[in-house]
Amino acid sequence: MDIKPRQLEIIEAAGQLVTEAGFAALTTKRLAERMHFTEAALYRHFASKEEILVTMLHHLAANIDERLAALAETHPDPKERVRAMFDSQFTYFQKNPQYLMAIFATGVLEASHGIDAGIERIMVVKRRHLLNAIKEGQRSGVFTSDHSAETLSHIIMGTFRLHMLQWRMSGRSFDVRKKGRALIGAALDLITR
Amino acid sequence: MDIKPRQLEIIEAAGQLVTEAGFAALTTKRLAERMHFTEAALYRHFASKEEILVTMLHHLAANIDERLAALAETHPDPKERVRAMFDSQFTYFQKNPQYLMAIFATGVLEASHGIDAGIERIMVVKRRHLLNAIKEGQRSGVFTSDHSAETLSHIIMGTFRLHMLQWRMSGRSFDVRKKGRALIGAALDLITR
DNA sequence: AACCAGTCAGTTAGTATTCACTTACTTTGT
DNA sequence: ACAAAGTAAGTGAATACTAACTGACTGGTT
Repeated sequence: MDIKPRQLEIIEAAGQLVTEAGFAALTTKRLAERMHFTEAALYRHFASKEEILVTMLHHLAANIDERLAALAETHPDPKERVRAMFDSQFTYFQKNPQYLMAIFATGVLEASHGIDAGIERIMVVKRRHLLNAIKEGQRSGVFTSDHSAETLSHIIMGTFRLHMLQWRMSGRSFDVRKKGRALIGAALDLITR
Repeated sequence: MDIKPRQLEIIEAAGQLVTEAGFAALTTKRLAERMHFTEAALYRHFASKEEILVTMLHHLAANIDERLAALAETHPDPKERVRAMFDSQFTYFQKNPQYLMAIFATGVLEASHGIDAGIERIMVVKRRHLLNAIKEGQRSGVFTSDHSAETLSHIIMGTFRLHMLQWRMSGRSFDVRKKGRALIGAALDLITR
């Protein structure tokens, strides 16, 4: 499933609309306006509005998977790898805030199964990489084994998600990387034995 | 701002619809159907659809504030109080899953300022009570002071929120109290010095 | 007891607007 | 010449909300 350049432009515009003004703001009319063409032109590139969102989520999941997999190779130390993983996320969303919606959309929307599945897949991808790092850290003794890797992952993942939510709710008015690094650092410190 | 019994019925039906099938499913038509009367009758009780949601959030915030304030008096020990606070939340949402939407709606909707403000207020209320308990625990030495109370609150709050999200995404298919107690217990364990 | 006035909570039958999407045609780049 | 990418002008369905009206009940006056 390759994405053509024009499709990517549309996807980015769609993400912008959602991030700027909420899901209800993503209409074919507004999306076409932002693309400086008519509604009908959208359907030259996508079969439906849903396909736009599903393709976006697919694209995101693949992207994230790739980035996190690369980090696993360049950062053998589990603790440093977790740090780098979230740093990578902060940098990515700072640069591409239009994709923030993919973090928060779940649980409220359920506009379609395809969208829900796409969002869940992103969560699963992240969770898998984080869980691997935590397990390695437990094996090498750097992280506590008083609690399961799943539990520790959950705590770190929850910390990350709430941070992103607060950043978004504040209108992205603070330095998400700086504060994020401090939070993830604190969480890592707590699970370090 | 007192809520009449009939208004409460409508609010609960609205929450049900959102929790069952997402925000898009909350239409005046469907809401009226669930209430077994016509759309027009809705407007005998609320001025607008937005007012229904805003009133719901107001009601919830007041309810939560009351419950958490009561717990502060019956549970002087900070650690036990935090446990009781979240236990109270789990029990409440297990009993009233129609209000789950109030936890997740933020960040995606922004259908109106009133709704966003209502959701934020609920977060602020919870945060205030949790922060108090954590600060007390730090003062009495039961919680670590290696990190700020704000940071520790954030980590616990994030753990809670992700747990609720997963419960919701799973179709509420597991025991949210049991698993929730374990997670909050683990988080409390990590911040206990 | 009987009437009157007002309110509460519902009804039927609409309104204008917006939605995602379609059809038939035209322009543009190679 | 041809395919890709655009346009104009619509479609039916759904949306939140309104207008006008109705029956049941309530409290006060005679």
